[in-house]
Amino acid sequence: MDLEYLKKYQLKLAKKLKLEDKIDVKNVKFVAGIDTTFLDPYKEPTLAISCIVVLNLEDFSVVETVFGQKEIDFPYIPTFLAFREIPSIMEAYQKLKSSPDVFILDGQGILHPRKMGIASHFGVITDTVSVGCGKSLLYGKYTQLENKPMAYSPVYADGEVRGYALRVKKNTNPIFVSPGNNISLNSSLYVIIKSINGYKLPEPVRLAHNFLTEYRKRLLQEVKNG
DNA sequence: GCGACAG
DNA sequence: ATCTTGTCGC
Repeated sequence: MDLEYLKKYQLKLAKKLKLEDKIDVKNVKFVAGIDTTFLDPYKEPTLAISCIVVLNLEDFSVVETVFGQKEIDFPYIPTFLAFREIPSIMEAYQKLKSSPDVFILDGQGILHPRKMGIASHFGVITDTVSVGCGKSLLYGKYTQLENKPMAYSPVYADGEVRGYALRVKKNTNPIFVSPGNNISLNSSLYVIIKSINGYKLPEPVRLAHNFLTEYRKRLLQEVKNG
C-alpha cells in the first residue's frame, strides 16, 4: 500500500475531470444511488458489498437494483476511500442493465484535497455523470446555514467554491454535496434536491443503504447456518 | 509540531 | 462503516 503512488494516481484521474454539464439536468429521470457496506469493517481483508439502486424520479419507483461483492484488503484511510469501496462498486456496476442519467455516491466528489473523492473517482473511470453526497465533511469550510428546510451555503476549499452544505430538514445536520464528474456545481445541488423524498438523504442512496442492511443481515445468517 | 480527517 | 436502548425534541 503506497499512499504516495495512490496520490499520484488520484492527480492523474483529476486531469480527466469535467465540471460542465454533460446532460440537461432539468430532464433527469433515472437517478442511481450507490452505497457500500462491509461484513466486518474492522478486519482486513473483509468482504465489501455494494448496491446500486436506480429510481424513476417521476414517482420514486425502483427501476433496477444490483449488488456486487469483492474481498478487499485496503483499510479506511481519509482521502483514499475510493480504493476501499470502488472494487465492489464496479462488480455491481457491471451488472447494471439500465443507464441512469446520474449516479449519486455516498461520499465527496471534488470536495477533496486532490478533487478525487469517491464520486469523482467513479465518475471519471466510468465516464458517467456523478455527484457526491456526504453525511459529514472531509475537506473545506462553510459558513453557518439557516435552520430551515433546504437552506444551503457554499463550501470553500483551496480558495474556491467546491460544493454545498445542504440542510434538508429543520433541526437536522446538513449533507455535503459536490460534483463528481461531468456536472456543474449548481446542477449537482439541483439533482440532489430533486432526489429527496422526505428524508435527509437522497432517496436512491437511502434505499441502497437500506437494501444493503438487509442483504448483509441475510449473508451473516447464511454463514451462521449452512 | 498539532489537529482534522468521507466511509 | 458496525453494535445498540433509551431518550430527548420537533
